[in-house]
Amino acid sequence: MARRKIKQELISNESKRKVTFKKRKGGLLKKIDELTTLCGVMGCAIIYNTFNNRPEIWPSPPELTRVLNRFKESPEEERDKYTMDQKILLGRHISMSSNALEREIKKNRGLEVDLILNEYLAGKSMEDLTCLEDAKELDLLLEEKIKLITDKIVTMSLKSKEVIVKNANEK
Amino acid sequence: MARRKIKQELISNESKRKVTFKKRKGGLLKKIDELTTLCGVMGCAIIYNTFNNRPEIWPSPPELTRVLNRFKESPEEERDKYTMDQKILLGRHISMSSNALEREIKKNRGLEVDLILNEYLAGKSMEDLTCLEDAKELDLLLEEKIKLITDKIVTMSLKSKEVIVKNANEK
DNA sequence: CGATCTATTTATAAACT
DNA sequence: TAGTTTATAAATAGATC
Repeated sequence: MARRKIKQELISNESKRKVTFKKRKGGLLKKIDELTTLCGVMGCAIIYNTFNNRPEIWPSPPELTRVLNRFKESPEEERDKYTMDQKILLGRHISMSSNALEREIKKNRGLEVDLILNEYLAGKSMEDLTCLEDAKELDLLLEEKIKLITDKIVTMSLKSKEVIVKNANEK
Repeated sequence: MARRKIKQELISNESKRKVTFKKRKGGLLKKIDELTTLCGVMGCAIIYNTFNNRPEIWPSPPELTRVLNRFKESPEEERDKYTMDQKILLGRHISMSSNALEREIKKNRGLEVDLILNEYLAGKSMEDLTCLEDAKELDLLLEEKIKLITDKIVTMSLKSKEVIVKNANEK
């Protein structure tokens, strides 16, 4: 949107694509920052870079911090509405998540989007857990993560196109 | 940005805030859509609404679908670079994720952002798993999820402000 | 590459319906 | 409360350094 209008399709020229990615990445971050500030909501963006590079991501912790602090400073009554005993709910919650069965159910239901995000989060955890080790080891882990995620993408795209589309249309 | 420039701070008037949220939510979605299309990357946004309403989110499955399909249609050689045997990596990966110890480590390292996102994802899975049950039950589960997430936010904001800030600054 | 500079295109705040 | 309009603020494509 500037000197010339551009078609909404993959930019073929790689250098132009990189420039556009960088510019728009910044713009998007700013937009999220403004939205969370102006409207008092928590938000984050997760963007995978091209498959030839390591994924670039922004969980945007600054925004989360700001909103958490705002909530902390809100009147007690407002908070108290949401702080009742959660034991039973937690029990049900735990029983239904983070197990192999649920994973299979999600797979069969075409919830690949969930799996991708979980993969990313697991990967990020690994990265953070190893941040104190030496750089070589960290680089190796990063490379491995990228392969892991990409492999999953390939597998899914080959096997589950229809389910993904179905899932997307329902949202 | 229009008839008048507005301050970058929480909009006090609730109706104005809601209008702005809706408009900017749409704008943000469009921006993500354009970025993923133009630059060939996967992306999604997760936005929690105010604490008085249920969270609004966009994992933007359409974008994911498009990028997955684009990758599927890419030349074989390009794909093959990323599809080598992942067994060893998977082994290491699994050993390090989805267990109570890692959760405690993450907590102690101030990775609250991870915990929030995992909570969201777990919640979303529950929602999808129950989508075939009756509406009353689904509503109940949704309410529970909101309480669960909000409770976690309260706990974190009361106990971990400093760690979160530290974590945010490092990113 | 990365930073700057504009001509344009977009996004959007406020007003209005 | 949800669209539509419009004047203005922002974002950004292409050029240049």
